[in-house]
Amino acid sequence: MQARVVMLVDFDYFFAQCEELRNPALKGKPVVVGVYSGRTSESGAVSTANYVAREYGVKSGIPLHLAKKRLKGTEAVFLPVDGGFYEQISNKIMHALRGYADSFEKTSIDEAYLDVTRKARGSYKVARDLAKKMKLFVKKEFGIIFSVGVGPNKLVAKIAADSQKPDGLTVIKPEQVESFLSPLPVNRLLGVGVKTAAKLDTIGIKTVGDLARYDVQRLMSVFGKKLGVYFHNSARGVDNEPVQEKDEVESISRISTLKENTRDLTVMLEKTDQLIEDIHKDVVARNIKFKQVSVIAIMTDLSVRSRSKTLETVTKDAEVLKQAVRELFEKFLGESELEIRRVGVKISSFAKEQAKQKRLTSFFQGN
DNA sequence: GTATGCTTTCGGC
DNA sequence: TTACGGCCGAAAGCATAC
Repeated sequence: MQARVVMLVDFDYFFAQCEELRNPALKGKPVVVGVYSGRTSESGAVSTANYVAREYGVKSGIPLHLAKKRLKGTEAVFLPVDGGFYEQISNKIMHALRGYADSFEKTSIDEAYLDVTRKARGSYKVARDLAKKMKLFVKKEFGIIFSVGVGPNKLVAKIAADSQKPDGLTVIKPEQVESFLSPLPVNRLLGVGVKTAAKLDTIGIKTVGDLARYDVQRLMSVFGKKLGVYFHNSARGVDNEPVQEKDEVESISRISTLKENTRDLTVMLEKTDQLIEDIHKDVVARNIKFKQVSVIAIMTDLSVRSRSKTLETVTKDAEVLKQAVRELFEKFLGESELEIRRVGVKISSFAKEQAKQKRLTSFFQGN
């Protein structure tokens, strides 16, 4: 099989970079883009911060209050997330990037894989030049910088991109894969979380190199055949996952912070009705049906709980969704004592709406 | 014994 | 002194099927 050349493009500190683009006077100052929950004027969390802000220990996920404290005395600028604006910019850049690839796979608003095997004629030198060209073009045309990882597959490209940013370009040729991956901790591999890393640790495996050298039969006896083989391959930088457009998202969710903590079902359902309306718009726009419904509750102590149910049949009906959400929260309230701070609704297990029998029946069905 | 599917939790950004 | 979003896919844990 022909060796592939795969790139991972990752837009640097994307939301904050978009804000710098809109207002260049922000450059050089700490920029913090946050989600304001509306509870108090400053209640919320950091979504993204630029690298100036990161110098002060301000990063994704920390409370806005804490960010403000860490940036006291600086010219820091705090801005609310403007998702629509970032999406417009992302869409334009993604469209441009597609042109550089044989096949393209957008994985999020700020990340995409490009298979450039043919465009680079299988050469890593050509691929590097292509990446440089891409970076220059996007910077000139859209004013946005990003980091690129190049490797023989998605796994290596992703880890390469992470290893140098912002504005990085890291190329790992096939013959460099082993020495590149070998010293990294095992949790850098996709599929290795905290639990798996701990389990690997008990058999003396800490680095990707340790894992690569471990006997595959033993690995299979510990993790089962499928996972064992998967880990064995990953550690050796072997990954045959194709770069291909994903047709649809796997889940759609909305979550929101309540004005006050509560255990009052009516209050919670009032909020989830708004979320459901929003989700339903998305369902109609995407022309999909869903089979799985989940509710999410974030408790006073910020712990996260969820409950879900699988419907008898797929549906696109908002009323069915409302009823399922009511049932799930009723059940949940019976199982826990803490007050609830935030509530969320999620749908998943999608099926495409059949294009067939499109005419009279669906037209007159009313939904 | 392993695969598969469902449910809940975790973690990155 | 504390402070705390929204969204997604991955990971983990378990039950059941094969």
